[in-house]
Amino acid sequence: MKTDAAEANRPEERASRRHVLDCAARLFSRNGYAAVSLRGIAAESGMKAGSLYHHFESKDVIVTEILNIGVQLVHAAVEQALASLLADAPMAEKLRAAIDAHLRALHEAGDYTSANIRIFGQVPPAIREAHRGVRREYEALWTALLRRGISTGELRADIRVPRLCAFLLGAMNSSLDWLEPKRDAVARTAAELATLVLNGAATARKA
Amino acid sequence: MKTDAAEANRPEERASRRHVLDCAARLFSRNGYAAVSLRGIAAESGMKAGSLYHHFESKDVIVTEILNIGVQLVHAAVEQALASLLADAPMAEKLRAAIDAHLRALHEAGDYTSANIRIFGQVPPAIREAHRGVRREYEALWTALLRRGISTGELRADIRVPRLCAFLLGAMNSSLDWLEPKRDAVARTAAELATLVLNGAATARKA
DNA sequence: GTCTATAGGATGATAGAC
DNA sequence: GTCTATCATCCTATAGAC
Repeated sequence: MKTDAAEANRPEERASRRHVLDCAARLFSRNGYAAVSLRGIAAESGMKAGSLYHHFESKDVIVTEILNIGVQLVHAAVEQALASLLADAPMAEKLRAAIDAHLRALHEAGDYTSANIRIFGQVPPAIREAHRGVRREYEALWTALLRRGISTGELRADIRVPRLCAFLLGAMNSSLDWLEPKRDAVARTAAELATLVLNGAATARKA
Repeated sequence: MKTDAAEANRPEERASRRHVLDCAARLFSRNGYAAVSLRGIAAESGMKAGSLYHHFESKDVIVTEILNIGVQLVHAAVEQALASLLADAPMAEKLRAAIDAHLRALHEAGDYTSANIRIFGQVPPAIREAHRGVRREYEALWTALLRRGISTGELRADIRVPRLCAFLLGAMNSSLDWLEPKRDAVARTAAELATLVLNGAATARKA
């Protein structure tokens, strides 16, 4: 994103590069990391395997780029969803909006984000390590949201924010394995998860 | 499990088989599915690759067996944890015990269960499909527990049990990516998740 | 039951023609 | 910028000696 100006000088190479990434992201999100070969990516892009090396210097570069874009997309989506609310909107509303944006990015907004969740645990450790920074930035968005909830008194102060954040992201990301995104299933699931996280599933409050 | 009697006649072959599975499970849980080759499994087991085919007819058989054992172990652990409680114990106690048993199986009880969670999404679709039945049986344990909570009035009746089950398993299984199992971290995390699921994170109850 | 040797194929990457 | 051809390496699986 920060190198837009430099790369805009070569619009055709950018377009071609992006086309290959689009195809690769689609394959990765559907078949996982190991099942996608350079020959497969080339075929999906309408090229031969050797031609890919004019755009990317290795398979690792392709994978890393897809991982980064995937997180950046969901990051931007959640950020925008929160920005569209009033700053002092109730936590319940913010949480529902953020969860909704995350799930929507995962299930409806293209292949980069779903590819990221699917293959992150499958890529070689070196690639995973190089990508960790981008993930941490996204997690910081969530921890900031939750910490703000504590400071306004809407969330309990005894909650360990990183833990709650991990529970939330784990539950949301696992939805790739069980949620079929038809009709308003995503929105409904987001509402259910937000309610669960805020109010719990019990009928009566303990403390 | 149901073929114990038949296989007990050949204890040495069983032992050798199990030794290979132990080694393979360890490798799978640490490195993922694609990164583990038959040569690697053989080396870890103190053999050469060709020798494996005296014990297993293909790599798929090894993987399938490890997947099944992984779920059976956590299934048995959670079942036993619930059985050690009184039948009319409060839901909070049951849930905490079940979550604790699941997390403990994942982080402390060997490599089969963690291998299962790690590689399930990476194996070829045919293997995954063949393994689904075992997973469904385990999920049934959780849905039964939650449904009972609704019927006793401890859980809200408007909750969709399969969804709550998916959230829970998703959150727990994701802990492989972020929980370091030192000291009493697992027990503490189990307690936090149980509290969250029951009471939520909000300070005041909405409805 | 374990070994060596190898078949048969797929993979990531490179070289050079066009 | 794309192609063909190829290298070197890895893989699963098999065959047969010991």
